[in-house]
Amino acid sequence: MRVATFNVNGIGARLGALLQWLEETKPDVACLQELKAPQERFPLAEINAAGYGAIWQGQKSWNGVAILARGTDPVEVTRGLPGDPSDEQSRYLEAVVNDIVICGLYLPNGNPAPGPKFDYKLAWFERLIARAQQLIDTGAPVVIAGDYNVMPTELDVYKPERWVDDALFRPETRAAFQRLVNQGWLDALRAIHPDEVIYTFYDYFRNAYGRNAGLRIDHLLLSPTLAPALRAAGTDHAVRGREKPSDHVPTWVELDLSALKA
DNA sequence: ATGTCCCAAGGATTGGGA
Repeated sequence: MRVATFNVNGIGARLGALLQWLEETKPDVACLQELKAPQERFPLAEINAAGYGAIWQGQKSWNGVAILARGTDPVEVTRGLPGDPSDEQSRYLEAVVNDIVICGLYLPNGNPAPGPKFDYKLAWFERLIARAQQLIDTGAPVVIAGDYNVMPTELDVYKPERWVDDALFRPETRAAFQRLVNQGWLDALRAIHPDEVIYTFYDYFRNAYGRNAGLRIDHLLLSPTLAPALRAAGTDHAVRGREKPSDHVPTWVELDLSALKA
């Protein structure tokens, strides 16, 4: 089973690129972020025609997340990150696909830091940590996939010294991610490739992709009960080099669910 | 500070966000 995450940066502008990627790589589950479309403007007919069921949480102009499942409809569990009913931003969905709990997230960027946006990021992180602990406690196999807007370590940034004051790399942000992982989650790409430079995002500015000046900010975390199924992990790097690309690179894991059966 | 791209308002270009 392949589970992927892809920040599309506008489902309207990226539908062609998305459909091409789905056709080429055929992920069983795809978590999408930054739909940048209201609920009624999600291209369900095209997604269905590509062989995928979907649930999504839209929002005008910004944010927006979706979970796609090949040949089936995701069974929705939770819409919106628990912990703050006043939070109106569309950044979190949970669904069950093939008995695996799929959490798709778009964690706030948080810039400029310090400031209210950074405070919102850290508060959102605390809610995520609380929800993630609940998920661990269920014992269910879970993957939390998405755009975390966090580079976990210096290996995940092309020039760490330039990013120390940025909301994506500040000590508070990295510490929050580490606390999340320390609950028992496995950072799947880093587990498979412990020393490799892997980037999942390249700025549109200054030919960042051509210079390989990237960041690793899209992650798939596996619960302790799912980690034994991990077989491979990687990115679809070349997608970023196409015409009119998203600024993010699709990122995926390959799971062998038969390894979970006793 | 800059660079680029997406979306929306308004009906061209500008502003917000990343």
